[in-house]
Amino acid sequence: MANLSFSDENPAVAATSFGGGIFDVSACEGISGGDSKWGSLGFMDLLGISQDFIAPSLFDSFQPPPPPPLPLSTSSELHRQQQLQQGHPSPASTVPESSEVLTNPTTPNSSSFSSSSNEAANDIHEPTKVEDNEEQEEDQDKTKKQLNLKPKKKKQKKQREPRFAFMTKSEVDHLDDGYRWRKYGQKAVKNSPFPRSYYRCTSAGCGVKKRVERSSDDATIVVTTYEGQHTHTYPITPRGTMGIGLDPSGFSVPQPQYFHQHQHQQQQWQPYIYNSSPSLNISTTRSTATTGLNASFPSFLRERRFNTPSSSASLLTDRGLLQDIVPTQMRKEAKEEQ
DNA sequence: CGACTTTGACCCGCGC
DNA sequence: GCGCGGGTCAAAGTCG
Repeated sequence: MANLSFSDENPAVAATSFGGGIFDVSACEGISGGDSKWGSLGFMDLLGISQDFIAPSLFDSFQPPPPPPLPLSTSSELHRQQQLQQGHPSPASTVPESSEVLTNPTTPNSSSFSSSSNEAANDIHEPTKVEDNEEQEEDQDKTKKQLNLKPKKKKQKKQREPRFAFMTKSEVDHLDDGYRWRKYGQKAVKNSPFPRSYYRCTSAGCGVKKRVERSSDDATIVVTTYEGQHTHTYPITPRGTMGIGLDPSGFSVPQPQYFHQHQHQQQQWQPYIYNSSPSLNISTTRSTATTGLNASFPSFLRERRFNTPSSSASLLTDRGLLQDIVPTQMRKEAKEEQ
């Protein structure tokens, strides 16, 4: 069960500013009896929330991991944080901003890779609108939709929330990331035997969504996409005994006991995250995407360093969630190349 | 009984 | 304009 084969197969990818890979949560076997509930042990528990719980920026979270990736807290990591706190951002902080970050190891140097959020950012029709109000407006639109009272005003392109996709090697589809989710839909995925599930954060006023689908290429890999940002602290009502404190910013703060308690479990994990191309046009000036990600993306992803196996490298390049992440044109180009 | 899941229907955007 | 596929709704069912 303990699979610690941290791969150096693809150092080139791992060396990018976005280290990437797959979270191997097969360790949950024997822990979880249910399909989506892991008893008192949540995903965060299993991953062992990292000590460096405050990720100064999104990009910082995706620096290439210093080998070996575990233990989580390394001297280099601490040094880097100190640098950041002192106003000396690491080189990775120049990593382009993306509200929807997904590894695409097959095209690590693709300059055409862009996030839908960037597209969305270009589609803002009401620049004066505060982002916090966007969700409300969207809700209103939905209500109008339900009442067949479509607004007569100029058709607005639906603006998507910042999104972040990652792959997890797991036996269970819905990983417990500490937040409470309500499933509101399930759809069959084209060219995939596995359905895609849609979840919404159950907290009132929190419009964060996540989609979960299993890779058709590798049934053991779960692709999860987070969308939006939580408007509340984490976690709302933990399903399990998370033992996690909260700081005012909403970042999770693992308790020391918690950490020591689960140190052994961390070593049973193979945490990877695939990230998008380093060429993503992310800028630190667009705080919403950064904070949005930080607020919505599970801290185990925000805070960890990840390695990048070459296996499964193309899992997201063909279909499914990737369709939302890779621009249509790019997909076309990829098609033509085949 | 409340919270959550399931599932068919519906809406919308996009490509042809 | 049409069809397809993704995303969402909401009623019914399930579970603790």
